Amino acid sequence: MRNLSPTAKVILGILTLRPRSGYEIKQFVDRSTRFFWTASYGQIYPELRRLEEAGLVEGADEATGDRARTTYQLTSNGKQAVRAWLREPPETYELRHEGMLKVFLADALPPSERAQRLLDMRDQNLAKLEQLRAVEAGIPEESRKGSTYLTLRFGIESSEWAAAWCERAARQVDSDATSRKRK
Amino acid sequence: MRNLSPTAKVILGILTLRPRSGYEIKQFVDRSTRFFWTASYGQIYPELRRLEEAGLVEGADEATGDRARTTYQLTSNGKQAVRAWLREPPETYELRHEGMLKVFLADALPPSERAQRLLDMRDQNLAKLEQLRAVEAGIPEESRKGSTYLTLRFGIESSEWAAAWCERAARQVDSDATSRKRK
DNA sequence: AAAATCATGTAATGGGTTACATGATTTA
DNA sequence: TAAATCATGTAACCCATTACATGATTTT
Repeated sequence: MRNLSPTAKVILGILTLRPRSGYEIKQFVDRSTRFFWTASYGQIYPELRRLEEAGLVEGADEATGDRARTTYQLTSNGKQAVRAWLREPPETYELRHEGMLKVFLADALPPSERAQRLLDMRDQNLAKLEQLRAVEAGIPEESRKGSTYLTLRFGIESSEWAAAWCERAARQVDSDATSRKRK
Repeated sequence: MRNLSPTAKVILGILTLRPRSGYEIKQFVDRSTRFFWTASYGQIYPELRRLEEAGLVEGADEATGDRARTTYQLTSNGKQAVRAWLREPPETYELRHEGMLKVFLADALPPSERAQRLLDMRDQNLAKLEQLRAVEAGIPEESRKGSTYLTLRFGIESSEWAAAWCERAARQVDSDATSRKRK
């Protein structure tokens, strides 16, 4: 069995929770993993078919009248594949962070404008924080546990930390700029 | 002037520091921005030509004997384009984090194995931390300032924070697992 | 003399988003 | 009955990595 494609990883992973259709998988991704692992229809549907062909998932027809619907569940090979993958140490870590790049390059702007790059990055973090808090608000008290909730907490706490860091750094940069001016 | 491609952003940004050849740009990316913005030869060389065609950079022949070498510098249009871009609020923020996905899905494994996903993620952070510390070690005392150094500090401090968070969470998860067993 | 590094480039491939297309069912 | 949502899918792009190709110069 050859390597799982990135999209196969989320799909199989999500199907460990319960069987879902492609449409539902997409919805679930958008509500939960999207902050660290995205997937689009253009990837999900073709991948589901490949996975079925490979014998890792099995589709079941669940049409409602004339509206098509296929839910997929893991086969025993599929379950085994997910567990095997989960046990491997993680490899992929890709980040493309424009806010960070702008902070990195801020010296190309006049001193008075540099701190703003940090405040922009702070705001980016605060916006993310708001989204994550909204997600959390939709989770009933008794469900606030388990792995999925843990990652949400990581998202929230790391955003808070990052926003505070940016704020601090911005103040520093700003006071440097004004003190140098005063001289 | 149409939108800057992702690779154009790093290239133009790096050229604000000083003129460089494609080869040097790649080296610089690998030593500095790679943690939040990558670029490969397959993107850099074609993009440099597109940017020259668009009048944002200008190449100068600096061959050494028979060895070709073209260094590029920003044109005034180019400088203007970078500054304009830097002033826009950042948009791109893409993360693909396998460690996080595995933590998210850890409940698919038996309780005794769940904490390991968090320890793996901690180790990923510690590995990154080590790389960043090595980068820092190569920077002379008097150069430890400015925007570029600031982002390095962010990388270091956020990795430390994340590693500590994972460690804490792993202990929590582990004690949950063993206490539930004891019952 | 060999190995490392400098230097530039392209073709194959992979992975992904976006926009488009289509139509059913449910809700307001 | 109109709008929203459910549901599936594809084609056109875009972006990127990898491997390959080539050869000069510098260091060991």
